[in-house]
Amino acid sequence: MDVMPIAAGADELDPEIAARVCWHYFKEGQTQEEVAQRLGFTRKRVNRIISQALATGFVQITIDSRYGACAELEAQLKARFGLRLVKVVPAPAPDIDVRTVVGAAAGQYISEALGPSDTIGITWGGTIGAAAQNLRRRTGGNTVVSLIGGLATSGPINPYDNAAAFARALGATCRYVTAPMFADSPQLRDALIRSTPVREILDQVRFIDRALLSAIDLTSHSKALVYGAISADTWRSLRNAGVVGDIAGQYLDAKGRPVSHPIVERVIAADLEQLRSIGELVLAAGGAHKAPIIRAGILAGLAHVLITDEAAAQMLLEAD
Amino acid sequence: MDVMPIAAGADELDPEIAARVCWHYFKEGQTQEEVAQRLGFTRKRVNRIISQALATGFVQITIDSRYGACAELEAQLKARFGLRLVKVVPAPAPDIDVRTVVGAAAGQYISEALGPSDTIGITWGGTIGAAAQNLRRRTGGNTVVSLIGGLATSGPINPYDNAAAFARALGATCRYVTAPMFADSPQLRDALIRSTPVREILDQVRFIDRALLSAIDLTSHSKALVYGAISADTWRSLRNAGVVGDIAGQYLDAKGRPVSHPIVERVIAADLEQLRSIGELVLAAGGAHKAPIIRAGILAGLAHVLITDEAAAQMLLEAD
DNA sequence: TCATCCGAGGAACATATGTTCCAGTGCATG
DNA sequence: CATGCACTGGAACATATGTTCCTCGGATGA
Repeated sequence: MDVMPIAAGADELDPEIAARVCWHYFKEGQTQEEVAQRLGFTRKRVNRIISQALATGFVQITIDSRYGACAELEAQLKARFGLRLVKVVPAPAPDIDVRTVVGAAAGQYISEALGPSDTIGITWGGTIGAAAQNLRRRTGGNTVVSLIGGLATSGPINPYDNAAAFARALGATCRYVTAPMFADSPQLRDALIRSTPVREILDQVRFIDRALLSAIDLTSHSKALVYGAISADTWRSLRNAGVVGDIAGQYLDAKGRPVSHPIVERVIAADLEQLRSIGELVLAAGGAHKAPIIRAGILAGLAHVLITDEAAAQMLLEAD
Repeated sequence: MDVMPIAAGADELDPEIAARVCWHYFKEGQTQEEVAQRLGFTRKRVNRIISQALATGFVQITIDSRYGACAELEAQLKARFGLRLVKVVPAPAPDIDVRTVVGAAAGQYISEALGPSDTIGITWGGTIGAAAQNLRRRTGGNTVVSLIGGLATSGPINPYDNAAAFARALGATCRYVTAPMFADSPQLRDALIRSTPVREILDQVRFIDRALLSAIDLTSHSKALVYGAISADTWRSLRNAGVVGDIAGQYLDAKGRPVSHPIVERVIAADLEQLRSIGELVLAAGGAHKAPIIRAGILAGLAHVLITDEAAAQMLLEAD
């Protein structure tokens, strides 16, 4: 199993063939060799189809969600921060991206919690992309709303890509904020927010049943920096202003208070009040470096449900 | 993967340990050896836990249900018999029990279709047991109702065991028909059906949202015979009366008409009218030998949704 | 206390799996 | 028509997995 490509490319496999191969392999328990002979393929081809099916989420592996590997931490966090539900997954091995595993847990949770005709809001980042891959495939009924403006370059963390992946997995219709994540100026931002297409989407936020939020940290590990979502200058400036990260475009300090900063004036996203009016806010983020922004998000009232990993969970409980 | 034990024994594994092992193995993609080292277990132990987790349904593998390996057959059956939905799975290799694979498909379908507080009625047989193992685990909310009286000896096809397995997987409350499948006499049957506990259950049938029915055939392959659910004499006598099998205690001829026969007077189960009043009847049965009773069930109005395998599907389409 | 039984660990092995390297083939492009 | 390019098949190999057989230690019961 590969780890790097959080959102696999558009490597399409013929669903009917893939379904048959996977059925024989996973459900009947035949070997790849047997499957190959039965269908007249080479073993290599069967092997490739199976790998791809796993990588793209065509085939999913689900662990009984009623039992957690870290039940103790979950209970402590729930009590400590007054959360409705907490899922803590084991900290991954060093060479594995924590976003993949936390995203997997988030995808599974959303699959279980999302009603057949619910509307879900999502943000951006690798965790959200990984969640999309772990959504149980379904047909029709749902609506996906992207809560924040897009980035210009496509990629595994872009809001547009994430929203599209979500919608595709759910067979949902999708609404995008047709504006950049950061406008060039506060004036342009205001103009865009008032413009018809953006206003219409943001007005939809109050109809959202549930939102899956991720946390963007501003530590030196920040993937936003790596992927160029924000510039190094902006990063420094935000840190100097006491910002520990952002959640759905809300830039927060360590106590969870919104910080006043030029960039905040340029963000195109749902505002704090709109977010807080959503019935269930699910915050999914893991890794020790995310602990400060997770804490800030909880304090800001942006998390009813927390999905994280052991490392972040321990930091959250310790650093008091 | 083993095939014989349709309903695995009560081999309990510590859910917390199992969750952790399976998480590392399936979600992080580490090898069993690595997992063992990380947790201080032997590789053998990790291997055992993983095998058990798969066998008991603690870990489940799901194939995107929007695509079927046998889409063509599904479309034909749907049109030919006017069904709402048809799922056809590939015919299993000769050494694999068809009930396991059809049951797997049935479990997946039910998991997807069952609302969070729905009541589901079920019957008995290996297919139902296999379905129970493939239900997505959830908590609370549902109610399972057994639609037919029980067998005295516990086992993978017994209505009680099946209902209990279903309820356990769903975290559901369960209602049993506290009476045998066959009363000793028509008089005793009538008395039992009028008795409080049985009457109360059967009255519940009209509150059932959905029922998962299996088909019991009377061919020489009949598992009912193998497991001793019916005697060889009864089997012969039913066949001579033109019975091709039964669905939820309804003994039908090849045209789907209820057959008059002494045993029918002794069956303790929901009656035909009650069954037909259920909003969605899902009939799950596979194997060429089941084709006659499946057809009879459809003709009798006992299937809105059909889940079967290629072999039965082809028989159903051919034999006209 | 001792014999016995059961379950877990260890070693070893036969398979199954995933990957790499290379060659051929068909398709698109210049 | 020639040239690559991308993909598939084949062979070979290094790992990973599942299983068997044996041993050990601890619990059970006479």
